[in-house]
Amino acid sequence: MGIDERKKEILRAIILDYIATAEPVGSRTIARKYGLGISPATIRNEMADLEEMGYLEQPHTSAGRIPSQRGYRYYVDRLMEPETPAEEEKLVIKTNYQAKVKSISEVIERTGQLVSQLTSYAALVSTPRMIGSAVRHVQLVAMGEGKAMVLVITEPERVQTHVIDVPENITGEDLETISRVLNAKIRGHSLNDIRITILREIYLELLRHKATVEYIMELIGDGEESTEERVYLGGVLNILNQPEFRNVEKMKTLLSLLDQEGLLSSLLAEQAEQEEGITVLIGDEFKCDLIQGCSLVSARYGVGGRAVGALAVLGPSRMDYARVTGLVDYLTRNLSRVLEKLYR
Amino acid sequence: MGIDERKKEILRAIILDYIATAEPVGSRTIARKYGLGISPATIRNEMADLEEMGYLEQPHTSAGRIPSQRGYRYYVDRLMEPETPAEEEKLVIKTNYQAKVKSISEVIERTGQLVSQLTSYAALVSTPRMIGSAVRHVQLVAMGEGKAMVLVITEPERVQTHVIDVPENITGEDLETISRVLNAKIRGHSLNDIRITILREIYLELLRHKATVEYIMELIGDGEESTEERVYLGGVLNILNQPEFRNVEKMKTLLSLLDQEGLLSSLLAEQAEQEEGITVLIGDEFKCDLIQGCSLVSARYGVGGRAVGALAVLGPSRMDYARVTGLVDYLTRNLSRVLEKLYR
DNA sequence: TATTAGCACTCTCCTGGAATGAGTGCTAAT
DNA sequence: ATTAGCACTCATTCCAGGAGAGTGCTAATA
Repeated sequence: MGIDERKKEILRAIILDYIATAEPVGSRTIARKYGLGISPATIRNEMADLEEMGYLEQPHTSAGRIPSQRGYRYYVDRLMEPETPAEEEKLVIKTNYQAKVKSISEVIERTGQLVSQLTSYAALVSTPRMIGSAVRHVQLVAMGEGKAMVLVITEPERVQTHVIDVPENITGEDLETISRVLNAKIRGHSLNDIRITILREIYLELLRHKATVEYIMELIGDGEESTEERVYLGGVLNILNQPEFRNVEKMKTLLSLLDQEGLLSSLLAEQAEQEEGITVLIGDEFKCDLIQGCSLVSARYGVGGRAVGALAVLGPSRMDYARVTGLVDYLTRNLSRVLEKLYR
Repeated sequence: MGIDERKKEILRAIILDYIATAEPVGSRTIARKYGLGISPATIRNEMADLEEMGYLEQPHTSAGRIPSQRGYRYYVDRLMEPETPAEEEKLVIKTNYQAKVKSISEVIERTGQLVSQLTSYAALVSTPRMIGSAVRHVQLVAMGEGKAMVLVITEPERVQTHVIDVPENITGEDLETISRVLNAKIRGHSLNDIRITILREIYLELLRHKATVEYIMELIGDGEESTEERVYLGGVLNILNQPEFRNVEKMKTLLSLLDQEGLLSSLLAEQAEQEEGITVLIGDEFKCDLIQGCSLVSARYGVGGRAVGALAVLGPSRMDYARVTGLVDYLTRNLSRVLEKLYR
């Protein structure tokens, strides 16, 4: 038994209605609200078929139908068109991005707020992960008692700080010298370049403090990997207003999920490695099955090969996929553009 | 009608029982569980008195009594002794603080986790606010296109960064010069000193870049006030397990409260300005009345006149005050000590 | 042959009343 | 002053019955 045109229409109608109302939808409703020109009885027959095929479910005998995971999947893959955001929404986004922004994290945060505000679901946005970003400046500052602070400023305006141990007998001037030499050699090169070619030259000039320099170089190199990828999380209150979380237990599992930043960040990291395009994860397609009944719409943003991150919307599986996918698409494009400017 | 010894005993018993069970407590329970040597009937009479005096409340006629705000207040002020933490707990705390810590924020975060873990309520810890902290190093780094980054490192290992506009025609070497002069003059002085005495000297040496230097000095000065006082918030999930939040609405108001970082930070800031000692805020004693039914136990920690912050436990008014106050006291002492070491 | 009207059936949800039980306040006895 | 006893109150639970929504099946219809 195939899924013919009429079945598609009915499936779409059911999903749309369920998305809107969060109530099981019956044959009568479909016949009345969506003018398909067929009677409830016919619709009932089709619904029975769709249920048999696994696209619909029935909470109990005398209730209407609700979409199954598979139903949503089919809808997202075949029935739905991403919806371009309304002009009004576009305007909100535009104005939000026009405001003068100073730091990357500010842009990320704003984006997250925007997403949660516009969707009334939860928003996840990861800070961009830098790739081969050039070093602007290196500075060592004595902190007393055999400690020094290493500052590494990379493009565009990222600052890493580390406190390291140095020989007790090293002087502030020594540190200044090291800084100067390091800067002269390093400045403008990408992190990758540094490790491979320049290391040797620096050693030669700074033989006296070999161990220290070695350590610093390690730190600078590490920066590449360990740019602590923070995740902006917003709109938690929003999503709690969704009827699926009226029940306290559901609410708590969701919250405990959102508490695990590591999990979220790995979810986003996965997306960031994808090619362009929007990914929709529905219900049990997640690796971790804590998120029963939730879906995630995510997309990657990026600045031409120099930094990438991901943006995602987390909501109940009963989510307005058309609207959300459209919005996510529009937003990632804008976000990429704004960042592009920041990186010059 | 005064509150005699026996009434005190009964009030204490009721509060202890209610804290333990979260159920209205009846005369029978008191007579059975707390050997006061008097009959339920007598207790009933006393309870009626206590209710009349405003220390107890009755949810409805045929239920037991629960403590009123005033009841808790009396308990905290007169009936309760802070409880020294159990040896086991002390051990947990000790070992937690013995681990090598690198940054202040790490200590703060750990403390927060500790608090929420040990109390099963929510923990708030503010990052310490520096007072007159000395400047270690100032560095200007060219960012291209008329922008430069100002780095200010203050004691102990705090880094402030600002991106500022500078004249287009300024060179990297100019910035280097400014940095050098600033450093020579500023290093080691507290922020207060700087503004008052040294400003003039610097101007003289750097007449060429007066505007820029002026701006930088302003930024350095601002740092004093604007050290963004972040608040570590932990154990939200903990507190949601308390029976008072079984109801979804209560849960949501609490969460929306905890979402407002500004509010929390002002709550803590108030405490940080207090003298030593533990403050207990019960129910409607809060400025904002969103927190109906909650209490806050807070204390200030500090490093001899150089930095202060506050630590607080937020829980339902039905909170184990004896345990919590004892713990908060113990923890702030330890935290102060650990920070003391970090500041040397 | 596909569609539809009609009808019996199922199941949830709501309502109201009765039973239960915890706890009180009052009165009279100790 | 304390306590035993008793009538009373009120929340909670349980159950039965009715309403309502929706289904599946069968027979009639185009």
